Amino acid sequence: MSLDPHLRVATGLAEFEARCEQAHLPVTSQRRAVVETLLSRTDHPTVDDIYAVVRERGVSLATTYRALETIVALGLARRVAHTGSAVRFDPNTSAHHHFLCDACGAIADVAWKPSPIEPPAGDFDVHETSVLYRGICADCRF
Amino acid sequence: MSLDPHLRVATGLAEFEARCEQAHLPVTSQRRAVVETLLSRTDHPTVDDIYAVVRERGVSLATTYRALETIVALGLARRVAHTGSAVRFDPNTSAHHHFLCDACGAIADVAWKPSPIEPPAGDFDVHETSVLYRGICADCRF
DNA sequence: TTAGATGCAAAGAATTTGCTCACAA
DNA sequence: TTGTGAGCAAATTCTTTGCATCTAA
Repeated sequence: MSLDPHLRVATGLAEFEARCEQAHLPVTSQRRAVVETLLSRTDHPTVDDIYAVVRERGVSLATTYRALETIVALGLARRVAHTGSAVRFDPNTSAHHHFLCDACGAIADVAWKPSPIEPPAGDFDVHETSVLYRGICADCRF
Repeated sequence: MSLDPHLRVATGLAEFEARCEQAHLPVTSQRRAVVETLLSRTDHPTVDDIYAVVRERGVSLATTYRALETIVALGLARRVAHTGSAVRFDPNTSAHHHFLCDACGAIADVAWKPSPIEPPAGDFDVHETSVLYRGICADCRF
């Protein structure tokens, strides 16, 4: 999914507004600001990362939290919370995995491998399988 | 690794004391209490879970945090924080994956499959690969 | 003896919540 | 209008830290 960022944000925003209407949720300027900011990024921002941007549009921290929650509930983004640090949000909802750099904490998307992981042997219904790779990214390896 | 719990705790504790000696760290009664408690469990307890037990042996919360940190540093347990909520600790240091129940939050060990996961295509050094399965466990499915 | 651990309480960081006012539909 | 969202600040939850004291080696 290497779309032109402008287009990605525009289509994502339209999708968001459509889903809000479906769910009878008002489309507020604050929610629009949060959605646009999240969609414009591929670096899995934290709430504070998003807030640093949208506060300039007059959005409060609490509203940033609530808007992100709404966005996840509508299926336009996912939480990715790996190491007990702050929660991060990923607007890429297609199947993929993550690489976490142990040095700088950056999270990168990793292409999904269809040749997949066998479901576990235990007695449970698996809905989702995700793989986390940890190591050192190119920027931190010198 | 389906050892008799008694034996598992005993050998783990001996291992812990050996590593403390190597690292020139004193073996205190508090550390022993935390190690024994952690080793006795397979349910990936949180700090509070451990503290609820060791406080009766006079161990403070801060010390529980510090002891768990030490135990991880010595390689006798791992942090597993897939949930984004409280950190959990896993005394099983052999290669394995986890299943997370989305209903009750329980974490179960899943046997390691030697076959599957190809390293990602991107430009990074991968040190560790972990798979997280999410879904509903047997107890929550009725 | 002495480096390092412990307890306590205060400090921090991340996140949630109560309540009143404002606004999208 | 009217149900929901937004802002603000206080409250929670989880975790770390400073400091005086204690203890394993």
